[in-house]
Amino acid sequence: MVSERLTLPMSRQVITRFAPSPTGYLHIGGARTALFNWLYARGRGGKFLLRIEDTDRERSTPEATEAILRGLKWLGLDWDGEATSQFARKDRHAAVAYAMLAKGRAYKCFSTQEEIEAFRQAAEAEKRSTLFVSPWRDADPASHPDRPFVIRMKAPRDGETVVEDTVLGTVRVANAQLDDMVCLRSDGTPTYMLAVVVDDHDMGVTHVIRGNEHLNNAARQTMIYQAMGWDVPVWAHIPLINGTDGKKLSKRHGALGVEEYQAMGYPAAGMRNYLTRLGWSHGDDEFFTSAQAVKWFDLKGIGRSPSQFDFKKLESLCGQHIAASADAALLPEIEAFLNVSGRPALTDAQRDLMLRGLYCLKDRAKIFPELIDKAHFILCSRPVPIEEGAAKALDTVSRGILAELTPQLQNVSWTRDELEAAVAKVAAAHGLGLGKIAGPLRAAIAGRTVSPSVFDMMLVLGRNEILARLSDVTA
RNA sequence: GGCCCGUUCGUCUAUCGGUUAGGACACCAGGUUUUCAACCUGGGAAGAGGGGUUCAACUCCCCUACGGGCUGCCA
Repeated sequence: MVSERLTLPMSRQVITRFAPSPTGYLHIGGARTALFNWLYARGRGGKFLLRIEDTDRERSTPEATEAILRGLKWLGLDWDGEATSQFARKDRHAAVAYAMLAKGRAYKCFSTQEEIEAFRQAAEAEKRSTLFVSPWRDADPASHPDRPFVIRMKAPRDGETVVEDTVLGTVRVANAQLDDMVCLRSDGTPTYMLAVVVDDHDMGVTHVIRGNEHLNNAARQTMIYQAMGWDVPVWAHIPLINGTDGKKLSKRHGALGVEEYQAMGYPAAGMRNYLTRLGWSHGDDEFFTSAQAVKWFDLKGIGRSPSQFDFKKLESLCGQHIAASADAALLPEIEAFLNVSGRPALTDAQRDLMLRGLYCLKDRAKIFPELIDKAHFILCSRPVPIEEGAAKALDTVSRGILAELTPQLQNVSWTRDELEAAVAKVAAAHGLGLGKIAGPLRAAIAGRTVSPSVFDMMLVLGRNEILARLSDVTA
């Protein structure tokens, strides 16, 4: 249940954000988190911000940042303003750490890594809590040594911290379970825990929609908000996406960068639809456009349990989106796919034929490689290379019949019905069914058996091309 | 180990105490068909287990099991 106090004044604009750490590509879980934030902001006239959490200098790379931006762009998730670098704001973070120090809500801790490690080992051996208890928490500043220190939050020891989560409800965490987290490292840089809070506050973020793995962090972060006297944002922790075996996502089942999905030929619209539907629902609606998603999306529709990635369903949705796309919009997407997947680009002639053939191609393909495969009659070179199975089909009916068909085709006007009638006439003259002729005809036109209907292919290619291809075979 | 979260067909999910537990993907069977596909019809398929509360529980509470997360000077 959503508590009353989660409701913000109407006047306050919704501001959401996506805050990935640039240590790798944009994976599927991150993409969905970004999508949810985007949908929520866009559906409410709010803002969707992008912040790169690059405070971990060791692991952050500019390449990863680029990959994440490309992934978001491909998915059509546009953010407002410039993407901000968290690291660039480190002075502000440090200032807040010192402000907490001044307020008596934080303290300097001079414990070394070794001391902390020793503490933990001892604690484990004695089966005590391994949460570090710093001896410096209440130390007299006069006793402070002259050596590097970190600034730790002086977390309350008693009571509990409550996280009012829109998805999970009220979550209570005993303060005894939370330690004095480090806010400022000994090198003066902020930790994630401090930086997120400061940035979210400074950027005016009203709704924090993020992965469930941050639920416990929300309690820790709440302490910082409270120490600084800032308003706590609305939390919405969304369940994680698991792999197809229900276990953690791994390479084998979906832990790929979203760019790899593009390279595999999934259209962005289908991907968006699938990801939106994974962990969120709007009644029984399965197939919808982005506009509908923006309109329907709300936090109430988010589920509480983790979900598994299902390529079959993704494909099914993608197929529907390809079929529903306007030909003119589909063509550039196909060309982008050809490009990222390292396939040859379309020639001008092929592009023209592709545009004309899309009407009969898009209903038959779930993903782009399949569409390309079915477009073989457009893309193949002449003379048309006949594959084994197709050659067998040609042998079933003599090439003579096809030769006989050639003049017939010269006399028909190019409507589908007349084409079909002309071929049927020849078939009947030989006591054969239409199918017996259509198969070999298809082989002659496309060189293979997997293609749209012969008549569709003939309409797309045009009379001259068909006659030429037939003569290639019958010559 | 401690704490937190989760658990409806194989999968994604609907259900906000009273339903023959619905839909979609996948699967199976049949039909249609100029191949593949598409399409049409039909079918099998679920409330983790155990206790409560209630006239009534998938829905509320507790326990157990299982899965996940946090427990870092990572994010």
